[in-house]
Amino acid sequence: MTQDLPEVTVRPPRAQRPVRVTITDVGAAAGVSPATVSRVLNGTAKVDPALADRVNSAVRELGYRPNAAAQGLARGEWGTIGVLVPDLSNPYFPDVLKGVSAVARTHGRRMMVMESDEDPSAERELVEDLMRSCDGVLLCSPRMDRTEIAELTSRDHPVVLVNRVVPGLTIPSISVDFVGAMTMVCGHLAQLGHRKVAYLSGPAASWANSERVRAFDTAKAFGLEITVVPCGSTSEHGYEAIGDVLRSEVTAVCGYNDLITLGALARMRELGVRVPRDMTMIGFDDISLDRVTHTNLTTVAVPREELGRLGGEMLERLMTVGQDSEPRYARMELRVRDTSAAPRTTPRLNLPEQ
Amino acid sequence: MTQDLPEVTVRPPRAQRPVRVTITDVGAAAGVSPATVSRVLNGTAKVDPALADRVNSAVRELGYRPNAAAQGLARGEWGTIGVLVPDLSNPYFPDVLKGVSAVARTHGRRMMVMESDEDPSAERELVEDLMRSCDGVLLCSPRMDRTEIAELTSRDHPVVLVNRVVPGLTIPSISVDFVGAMTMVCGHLAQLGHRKVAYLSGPAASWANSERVRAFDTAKAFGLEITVVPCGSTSEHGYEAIGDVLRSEVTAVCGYNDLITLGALARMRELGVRVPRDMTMIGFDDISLDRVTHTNLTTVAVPREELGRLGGEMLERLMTVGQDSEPRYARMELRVRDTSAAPRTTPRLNLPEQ
DNA sequence: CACGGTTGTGAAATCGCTTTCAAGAGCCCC
DNA sequence: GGGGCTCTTGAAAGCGATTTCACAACCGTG
Repeated sequence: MTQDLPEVTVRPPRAQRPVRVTITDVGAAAGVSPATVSRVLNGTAKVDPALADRVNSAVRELGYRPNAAAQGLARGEWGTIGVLVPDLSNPYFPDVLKGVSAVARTHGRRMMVMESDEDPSAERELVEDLMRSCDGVLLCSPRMDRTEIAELTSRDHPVVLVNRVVPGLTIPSISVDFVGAMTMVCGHLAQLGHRKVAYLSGPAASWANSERVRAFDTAKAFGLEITVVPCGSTSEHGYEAIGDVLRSEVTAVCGYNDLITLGALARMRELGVRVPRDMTMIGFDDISLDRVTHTNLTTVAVPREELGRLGGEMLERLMTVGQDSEPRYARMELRVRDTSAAPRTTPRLNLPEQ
Repeated sequence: MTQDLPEVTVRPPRAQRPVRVTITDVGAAAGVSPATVSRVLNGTAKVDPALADRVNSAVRELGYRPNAAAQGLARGEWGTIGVLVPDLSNPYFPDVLKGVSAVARTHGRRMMVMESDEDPSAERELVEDLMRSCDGVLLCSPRMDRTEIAELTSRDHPVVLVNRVVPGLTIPSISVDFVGAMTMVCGHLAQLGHRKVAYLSGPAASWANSERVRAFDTAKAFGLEITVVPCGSTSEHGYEAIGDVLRSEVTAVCGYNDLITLGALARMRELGVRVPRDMTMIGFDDISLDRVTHTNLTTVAVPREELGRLGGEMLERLMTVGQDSEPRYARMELRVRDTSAAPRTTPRLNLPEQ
């Protein structure tokens, strides 16, 4: 096979540019024009089966792989979608990425990922960079402000927001109904008989947090009295913030996310507060560390991977069809497990756990 | 400013292709040739400051952003590096990605991410795809076999292996010294007085696992007797696998990773086995869930983000300088915490925990 | 047998940018 | 004042694909 293609065996001294096999080389080897090679490879037009065979074997022979940049330029699209996330070490986002990645692959696209490191001012430039190298962009939980989002989405470049709805603007977005979910949580607590509840709040700039808080208006109807305690987003934050709460009268705590709640839980265990006997604890996200953490946390399941999938599909529609501006919501589920129970009627004691 | 640029105000009806501002448009607006615009934007040659100003304002005016594909094509490089990971939902890899992303950004490159879903046969095609759209490729814990790796790295395209060394081949790679780390673990156990130890083994195809196992030869010198128990990679695997171990005489268990160990730990708690009193448990990776899990696991810290950083830098060197084939190792650290202790001399009892 | 209609193929234009090359302007120095 | 420099700028040639367009060759039909 190799002997009738002497070019292959001659390996020229590694030049500055790596030796690249182009579509013209393939054409020459197969005795056809580059146009025909393109047609065979993309199946865009009928070609004589005999020619096609020659082309295919030349491709294999030479190890030809089309240059993605050239294709992108000629086709006017890159075959790539971009995703911006605030923080890769937050387990939330890789799960979303996983969903996006799966969708991208089924549509034959590659996935570019950028991380803003939770810095709203960095986001702008990163999105610009994504826009000039991707057919569409997915913005996950963008921290930037309303006006910047409005500005970025007004360019005619497909953009989908994940996990953030900008009120007043109809931007294609996919998110979860946090208000509804938190209302479910409140309903659950009310039903168990809780009255005084603390909420360990998330980052101030977070839309997801303000949505959760919004639900508390409705919660008043359930007869709940909810104290919002500034907290943060990590388990450390929960660990620190819970101290003050314990001195109050609350019988249930819900956290902005599971990490916070688990951090708080760890602290409470240290202090000898029993869960759920002394205190009901509810998380948010369901980051499924149950088996690992030994605590079956009652929490709200955010379908992270599905969020990525839905976002990816919405973006795909936007890129091909062109119209899809209706915000959508992924469904959530309250997972009642071992950390929520009816409040005790007798006052709480600080007993050591064992 | 706009009045002397009438072209801008004329907004043609949105065509099929989005209206793109090209370098020629900018040139026209600034009254210079596209070549000059390019020179201004890239700083590749001296241009008259007055011209440069005109160009810069035209760029701002028109909202020009260079087309990445065209740049890539003209320059012969994409400004992109690719990373292949087996599984995004494994907390290990996002951390590596974080390191890679940071390096990429400092070198002005974008990061493409692909996930193989732990499927060795999918990896091949994904890497091919990465190679034709990235300047360099980072293979994280590739599951494919030796020969395939050899084949892929023999093309003259920069590739760096992360977390896998292929014996007999000198491929640029960055990994951690698993043998050394596991030897440390064994030393720790021996020092505490343990004799019989079980190792919950990782996936069969995993190089990282076989490295860990290799350390056990050395461990014999410490007087340790180590049983290798087939297990897996998730906490569920650990949870399932630990049953048999408990029926044996071992006084310490170390797992292929933290997840396994924590899964096993959860099961042991359910069965009333106390840690570390009845059993010493040691993990691997230090996925820092301590606060969350309420267990301060003794474990080996794998510097995941640094691994990504070092890998990225090695790749960068490979792409620019061209020579860097020496495998390197990142340092690891044994973190002795609350789950390891001297074995009890009296036989273990299966008491309920509380 | 001539003729319109289909079909498959190649030449060439195109995508948007970089970069070489050549030309013109301005400068210094003899 | 003219020859030789340097220095800045524009024209044009790539980069490697796709895609339009035109042209043969071939088909069946009247």
